[in-house]
Amino acid sequence: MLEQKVNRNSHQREVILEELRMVKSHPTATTLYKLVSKRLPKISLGTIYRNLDLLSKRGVIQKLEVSGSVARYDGDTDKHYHICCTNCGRIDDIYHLPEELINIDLSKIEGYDVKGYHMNFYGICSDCRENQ
Amino acid sequence: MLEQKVNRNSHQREVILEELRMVKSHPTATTLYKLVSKRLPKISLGTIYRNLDLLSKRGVIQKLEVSGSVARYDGDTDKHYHICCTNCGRIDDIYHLPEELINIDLSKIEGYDVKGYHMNFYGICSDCRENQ
DNA sequence: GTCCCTGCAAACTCTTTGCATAAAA
DNA sequence: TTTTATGCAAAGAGTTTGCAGGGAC
Repeated sequence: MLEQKVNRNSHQREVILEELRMVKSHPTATTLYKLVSKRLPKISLGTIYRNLDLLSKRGVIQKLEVSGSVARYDGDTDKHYHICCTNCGRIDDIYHLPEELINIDLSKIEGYDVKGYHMNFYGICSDCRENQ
Repeated sequence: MLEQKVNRNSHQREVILEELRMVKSHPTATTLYKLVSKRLPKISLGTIYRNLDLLSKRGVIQKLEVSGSVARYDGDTDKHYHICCTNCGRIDDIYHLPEELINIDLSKIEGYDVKGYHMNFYGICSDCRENQ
């Protein structure tokens, strides 16, 4: 995972990146704002959004390509998939997937110059299965 | 494709459904609102949203599971995939996909009771390739 | 007549942006 | 000193909702 240099090394940006990398929960901007606020009580939501945008555009972090009204972010840029619990909304990582998925022949889709695909799984997480 | 009965047969709902089924463009609520307005000039956006929500909850139409800030709807509920042009934003249907994709072994994802997955392709459409 | 649905407008949520100030280099 | 980034607050976009009146059955 190569680290790209960002323009200026603001303290806020460092803390945002640290906190995002510290959690495995693919937080929303607001959730991350609450986490960061514990260390930087004066930070604003706007700064969170501006930095998440900047960092994801530079490939330092990842903005998840999932449907839904709220954007979610991931500090892990290694290739992996996500699975979302349709009951509680939590999102977990999937690192290992059946091999055949990785080698899809994208040339067969007519008209388009296909660049790639986004794939997300959904189901019921173990916590939700137990609590009912 | 079984048609489910909806509560009351309002004229607005019928027209919304007709117009949605008439286009292949996976419109947003606002786009559909403009289409429907030609036939029902007094209809409101709220009615569009309420009916799209009702119809998709009943499986009569489909709310697309694509990332992005605007919801898109599809009058075709047959199993198919979508490909989105990253340049102009248009969304096209994909009906034929390599066979191996259809038979993914979902049991291998730990912890979850996996119900399914959403998959969306992206690339450059032929129109955009020509116009540059 | 009953109850669902509509049009309208206001409210809400998430995100972006303008501006004056503060911080990095 | 120069330029970028921040905090704040207001604005924007998309969507939802409360309410009174209208339409389906």
